[in-house]
Amino acid sequence: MQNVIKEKRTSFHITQEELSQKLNVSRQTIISLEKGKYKPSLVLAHKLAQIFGCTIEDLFIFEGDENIDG
Amino acid sequence: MQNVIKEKRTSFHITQEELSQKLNVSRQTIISLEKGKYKPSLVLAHKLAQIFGCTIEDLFIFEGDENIDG
DNA sequence: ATAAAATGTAAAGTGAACTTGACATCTGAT
DNA sequence: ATCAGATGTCAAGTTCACTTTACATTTTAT
Repeated sequence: MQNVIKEKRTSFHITQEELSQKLNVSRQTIISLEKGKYKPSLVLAHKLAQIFGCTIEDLFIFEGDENIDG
Repeated sequence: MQNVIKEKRTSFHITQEELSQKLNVSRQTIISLEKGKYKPSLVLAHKLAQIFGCTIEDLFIFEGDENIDG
């Protein structure tokens, strides 16, 4: 799964620290997310979409067996 | 967090077992999801939205601290 | 050049998403 | 009434999302 979180964040001119505070998660969580180290929870994905004023599907790119067809 | 998975599933006239097979998860996962016992992963939420032809935000209702404002 | 801010890495711990399996109850058709 | 299919409960296990802390590197401004 890929995401465009870093692109969105920089386009909003906020730091990882600021983003982590808005989301009530650690900065490490933001770093790992942007690096694609793990997949966020549904709630975290929803909050990110709220902050960036877009849909969850705008932020994340699902691949392979993350889709129904496989 | 609430969801409308049971309503969507019954409107599509498929059983929990059939849905679980389409999603590659256990039937227990569907039961627990419909009962609101836990929050699905982002990937599972995405697959559900694909199956039902809607968005993730159509399926799930976020409340309280699951939103940015709190 | 240097200091500060921003970003990154590493590692160990916790909780919850999801699994498996066994058994109970409800519903509908015959 | 009964049998099968669908739905539900309970419990124990595994995996991974996310945390915390501490330290290293890169970027930016002066």
